[in-house]
Amino acid sequence: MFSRSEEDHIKAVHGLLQDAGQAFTKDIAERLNTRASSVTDMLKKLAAKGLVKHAPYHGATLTAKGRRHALTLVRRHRLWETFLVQRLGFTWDEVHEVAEQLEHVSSEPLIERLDAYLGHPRFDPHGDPIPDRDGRMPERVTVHLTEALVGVRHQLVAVKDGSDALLRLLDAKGLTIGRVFTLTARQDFDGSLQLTWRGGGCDLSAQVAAHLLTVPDNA
Amino acid sequence: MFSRSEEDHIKAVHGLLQDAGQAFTKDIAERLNTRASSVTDMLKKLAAKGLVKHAPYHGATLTAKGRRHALTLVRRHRLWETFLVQRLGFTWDEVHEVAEQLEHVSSEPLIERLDAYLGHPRFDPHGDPIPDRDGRMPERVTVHLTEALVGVRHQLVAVKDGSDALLRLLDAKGLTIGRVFTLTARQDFDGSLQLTWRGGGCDLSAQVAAHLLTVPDNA
DNA sequence: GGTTCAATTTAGTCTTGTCTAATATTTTGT
DNA sequence: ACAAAATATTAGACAAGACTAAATTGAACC
Repeated sequence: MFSRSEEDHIKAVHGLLQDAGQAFTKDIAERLNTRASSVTDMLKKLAAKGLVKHAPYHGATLTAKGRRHALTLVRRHRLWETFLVQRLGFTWDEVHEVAEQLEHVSSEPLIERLDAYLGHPRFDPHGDPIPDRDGRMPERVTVHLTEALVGVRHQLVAVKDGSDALLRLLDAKGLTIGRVFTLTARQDFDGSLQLTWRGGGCDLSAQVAAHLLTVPDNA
Repeated sequence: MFSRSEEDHIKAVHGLLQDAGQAFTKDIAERLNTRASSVTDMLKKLAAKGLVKHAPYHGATLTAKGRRHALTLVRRHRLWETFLVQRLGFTWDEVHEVAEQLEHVSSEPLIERLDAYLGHPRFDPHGDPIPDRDGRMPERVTVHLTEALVGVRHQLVAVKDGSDALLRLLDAKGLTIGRVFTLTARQDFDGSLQLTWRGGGCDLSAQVAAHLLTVPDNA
């Protein structure tokens, strides 16, 4: 249906609209490691196919059809990342490039079965939400870790701003995205937070803790 | 490293050498749904890259390097088919096209982890052997089902000639490739065979049974 | 041995997706 | 308000991989 390159451009436009609210030719080119002129060509092509709206000199946006396809690409990418980490034992920082290839494998039944096999996960190993089959994002009722209550089952679902450096730091402390825990104790010190849960615990600076988002785990 | 099209041609040459002992331009074109002239172009390219030996007007063979890569493609394909059937619940006759796409995803660690995750399977859901990391095929000590002994653990690994029609028939009887069973009884009637194992059993015509290959299961 | 026919290769074209260089537009700074 | 800088588009070239049509080779048959 769509070529690899077409899909890459759709995803870049979508990503930039998410991140920056606007998708300019130069930024798309930067994401894809190509030149602006190549991007212009592709935007014209995708506009002709009805996937993007191209306002010359003013960047691109997605049509409904383009948005729908972008979301299926995001869905595929995040489901594969979840598979690679949860089942194959990759670490969350190794999976991006492989998922980048896998997301272009085009088979509806494959993705739906993979989704079921993984238990319909709502967030990937980086904590990013996985769109459902119809492109709906799971809404997330997040609580900063600094506000997590003792006795409630929580799941660490994301790091605000998704900084890789911070994720790495947390890994070292035994905190990983997706981790489910029930707080058995918490103590606030001056500028730091001590958390304990069944089978573990950790100390965090309040600054770090303020970046951590958890959901009350009702699953 | 190699383009999709290059890999498709390598696999076609390898397949034809296996099946027919020779790989002619016309037959390669037929397998790939392209034209002979396109195949000639690609054979020249692959010869220049040291993957095939092209004897103009006399077909192609693989170099050691080409054979090695062909075997990793076969390995990937059969591991993915095993995953799709064993884990995602596809039936063995639905998986080919999807595996055809997945086999081009290029990541050594992905394949090795997938292999481990599946328990280092030696045969795929069609009963075909899966080459190991070094391209070695598992040798198979097969016994015709007509000679399977009571009390010995067997695994159904293949159907002679790999006929799809026959595989479908067996599926209907609850016999699938990969099935492990220990015969608790067998009775030979005139032209038919009645087999019983823990949890099941079936009747087969002797003619059908003669096509079934099993291995004593030492795993 | 020459003729015929199928298979193969060669020659030349087309499409896709990329590039560089040149041109056009928008934004910014004063 | 205008010049300079940044950004975008157009024009033209190129490589990969496919195709058609024409020329070539090899095999097979009298």
